Amino acid sequence: MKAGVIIVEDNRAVREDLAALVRTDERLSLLGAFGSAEEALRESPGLQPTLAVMDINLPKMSGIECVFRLKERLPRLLVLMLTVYEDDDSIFRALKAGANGYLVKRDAAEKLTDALHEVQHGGAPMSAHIARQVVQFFHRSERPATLSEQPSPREREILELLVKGLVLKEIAEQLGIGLETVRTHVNHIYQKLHVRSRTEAVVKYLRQGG
Amino acid sequence: MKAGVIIVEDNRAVREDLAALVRTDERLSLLGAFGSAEEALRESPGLQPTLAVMDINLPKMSGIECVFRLKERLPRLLVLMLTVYEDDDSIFRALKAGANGYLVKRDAAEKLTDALHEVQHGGAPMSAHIARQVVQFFHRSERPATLSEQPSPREREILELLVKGLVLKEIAEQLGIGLETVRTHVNHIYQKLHVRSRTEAVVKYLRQGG
DNA sequence: CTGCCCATCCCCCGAACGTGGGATGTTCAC
DNA sequence: GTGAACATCCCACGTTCGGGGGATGGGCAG
Repeated sequence: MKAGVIIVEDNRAVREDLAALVRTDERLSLLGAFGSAEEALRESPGLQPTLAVMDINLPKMSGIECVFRLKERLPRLLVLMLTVYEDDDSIFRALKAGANGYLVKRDAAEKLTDALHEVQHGGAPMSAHIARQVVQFFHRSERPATLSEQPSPREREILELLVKGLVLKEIAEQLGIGLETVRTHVNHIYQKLHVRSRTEAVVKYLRQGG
Repeated sequence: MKAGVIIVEDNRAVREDLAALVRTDERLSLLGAFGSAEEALRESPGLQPTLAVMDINLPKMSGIECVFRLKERLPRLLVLMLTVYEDDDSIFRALKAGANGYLVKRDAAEKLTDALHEVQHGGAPMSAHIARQVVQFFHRSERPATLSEQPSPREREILELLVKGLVLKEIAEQLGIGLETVRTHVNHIYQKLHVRSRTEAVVKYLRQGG
């Protein structure tokens, strides 16, 4: 049983190169090759593809948005993203949209069909540089400094209310203490976290395992 | 120039198999093979290894804890985790501790040396099932509301600067636009995210958008 | 006992922020 | 070509914040 594949890529030459690669692989069956996200969204549901090769940089609707919408109609579709860019913003937005693998274009000629199989069999092929960025997402950046600089329990409590988006007055009411007291605690928090604004404090708290 | 490798694996037979694999690769140089995390921590700093092969399941101190401590002493060390388990808790804890790649043991014989090279050259090799779990971590469950309510590219750009803790004036300077323009963008962001303060916007962005 | 840290309260001030309004030009879809 | 969405700019108002200052009492360690 061959796996049905669609291709979405605006550059015609590249699209045909990709199509040729898919055609030469006997385990794959090319169901369609589209030049735009809109076309892919219109045609794909009837084709019931198993796999999609998706360029990230498309005119009008981006490949990322296209993935998101395709997955709504075809939840079991597996998507391999192709990109020339390696900037992390695109990577993570694509992954969030539901991409199952992520190749840079210069790897495509060599690895496309293998990557498609890997995707189909439960893997998540990524070009080396992409994989590293994904893994690095998890690396904890900062050590929590010295123990004496960690917020006291009361301060941590207030920090959590700040994260919830409460303003000082609301925190004061909720804890049954004075506004000025809250202000003092918050200032102490800033000093301990070495920040100078609520936003920085909240970001730091969320990032290091709060 | 060969890359120095250490191995940490409690099972002697497995350890020697791994050591043999490393020795047969002419681009690698085996500096040490240890049966416990404690031994590795004691001996490694003097060896200045470039790469480490780390079993995740060790007696006493776990491989995850060992990675964390090794990285404190050798921040540039690159670590390839080995495991029999594929449960996601271990995966993510290992990644947070600083692992750069993650193989299941049954892949080791075949892929160990290739994976070590990939790690050394900026990649993050993962067994298929592991990679899939990592990628799936990012998959969004919830719809970010309607498309029209998603921040525009410009707004997202400003949102990211807010996350960095910049104040409006600094954002204006950095982007070369007026303070009031920034204020307008920020207000639009609030409306789209259904929040009423910078803190709420930043939290929402970090938790489900960025 | 004498510090030291914590939690609490209070005041002042200038800067930054959130909200409301209006305005112009571009681009792109219908 | 009309309109919607976007990016840009401007103003005014009241509120909130952040950074100073100082003060009290409790608890715990040296």
